[in-house]
Amino acid sequence: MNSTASTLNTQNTSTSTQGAGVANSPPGTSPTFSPLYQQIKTLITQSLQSGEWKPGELIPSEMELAARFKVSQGTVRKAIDELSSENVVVRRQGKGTFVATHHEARSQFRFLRLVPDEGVQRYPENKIIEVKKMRAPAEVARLLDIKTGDSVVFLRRVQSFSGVPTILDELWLPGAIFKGLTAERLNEYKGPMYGLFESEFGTHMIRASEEIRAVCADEFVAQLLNVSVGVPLLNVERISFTYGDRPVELRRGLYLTSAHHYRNELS
Amino acid sequence: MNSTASTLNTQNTSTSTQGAGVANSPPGTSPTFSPLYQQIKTLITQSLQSGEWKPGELIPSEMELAARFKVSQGTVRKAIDELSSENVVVRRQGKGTFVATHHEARSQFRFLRLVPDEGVQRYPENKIIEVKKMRAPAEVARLLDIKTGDSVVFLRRVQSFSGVPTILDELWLPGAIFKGLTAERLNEYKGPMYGLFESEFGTHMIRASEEIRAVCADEFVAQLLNVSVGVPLLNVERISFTYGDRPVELRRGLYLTSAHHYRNELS
DNA sequence: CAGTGGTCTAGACCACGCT
DNA sequence: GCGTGGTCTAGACCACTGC
Repeated sequence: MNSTASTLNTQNTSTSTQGAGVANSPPGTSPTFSPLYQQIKTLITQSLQSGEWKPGELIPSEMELAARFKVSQGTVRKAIDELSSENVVVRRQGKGTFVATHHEARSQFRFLRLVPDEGVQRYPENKIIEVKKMRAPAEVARLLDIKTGDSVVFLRRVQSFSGVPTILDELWLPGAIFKGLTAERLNEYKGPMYGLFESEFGTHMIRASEEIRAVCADEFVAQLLNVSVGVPLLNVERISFTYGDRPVELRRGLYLTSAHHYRNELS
Repeated sequence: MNSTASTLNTQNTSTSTQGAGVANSPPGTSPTFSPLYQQIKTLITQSLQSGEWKPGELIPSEMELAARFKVSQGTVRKAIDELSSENVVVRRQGKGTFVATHHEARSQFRFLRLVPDEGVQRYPENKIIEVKKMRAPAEVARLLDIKTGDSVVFLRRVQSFSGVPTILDELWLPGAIFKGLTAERLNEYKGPMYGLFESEFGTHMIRASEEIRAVCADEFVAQLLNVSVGVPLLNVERISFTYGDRPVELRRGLYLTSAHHYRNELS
């Protein structure tokens, strides 16, 4: 709509017909410049963050964006290419470019790397054990980039594959975003919680970071997962991020790996 | 050198001046076509596989390749872009494009995801426990895509961080490629084994696939890692692939995660 | 058929590394 | 100063989708 283009670093001062000319710093002026397509990428990300285009929706065509930002289609293309490779956006030939959403078969298992040793991957059943509001302990606050004592929602659940309890999850969510999250709403929701987070709380996760360790089941855990005390489990600590790399979920999962394994591709 | 271009699918028959025209299948002829840049990518990969350019070496410039393949620089660029994002090749502005190698700081930890809970990551010390030739068991043969009973090299080692045994590795390597691998050569080699594999056996790994489980240390393992029986460990089973997605290494690692964790980025 | 993303080309200029 | 990869443009044609 408005001239978003005015924010660009396009220092196309003197030289020649058309062409790049982005990164030439005028003597003695502002410090850093970045390629045009990076700036476009940032602008698009900001529009996503501000909710101008919501998950699942169609964003303007490359030509439209090129016009809006006053750059060539190729430059917009390169920006979108990167967003696409980061799974922020999905391109569909002949249709357009869509904001990535967790409400899709493609995304069902994006963050769930536990796959069965045999048979096909299917989504587990959910059982909510506990939901409560609490004040963030120092460690949780640090990881979520909020203040100690700030309100957080704590959540515990067990996930089962074909009736076999396999995952015990504990989550901490910033109260500022997730207030109003109840066991009821969680129980009536099917599929990945990230779908609910997106629809009900307007928070879409774009990436996550995990730390994995091996631990043994204590009494409490053993009971919930219906295994013996001492059984080895995968301890997966995850921090999930939304647009702008803001952490918005802390999750600790305990995975039973007697019939499943954590799959990872190194490249 | 020779007209490698003759192998291209360029079906630039009739229409107009220049331009795409790759994926139009002439009525009733060969089945599948792929974009030009994909074909270029395949040709480059074949040259890598054949050893025309070795790890660490400079490959021809984009202009040269464009001339060789009779396509535009942009098309070569897109092919190289993908190879670069797959870590097959490394671009250096002002210098050229180089074949990726494990002999670099950048690549030291590419496949080793175990990082210390505190402090900086440093490369562990190696102790070779055992090296022997054997006949491939059915399971090993299947995973390495060779025949049961084929010769394989089996290798066991312990890796320590600051003197603390942390990783017990068992490896199976195809004898056809790795014959001549001895404990001696392994012991006198510093840094990741992949560096040695590359220099001494001409085999460069481009990607790997891992399956992770939690297990408990048995008596044998406990002794080697200097821990108690029953201590929980990460069991990491890895298959590594070289050019053309050929599996060339099977590795089972047991990771002690009391002072380290396995780090993974989900995106 | 029109509109979208996907491929390809040709040519310009830039930042970088070397000599 | 020259050669390299990196950015940007303009314009062509293609394949796919849906009206």
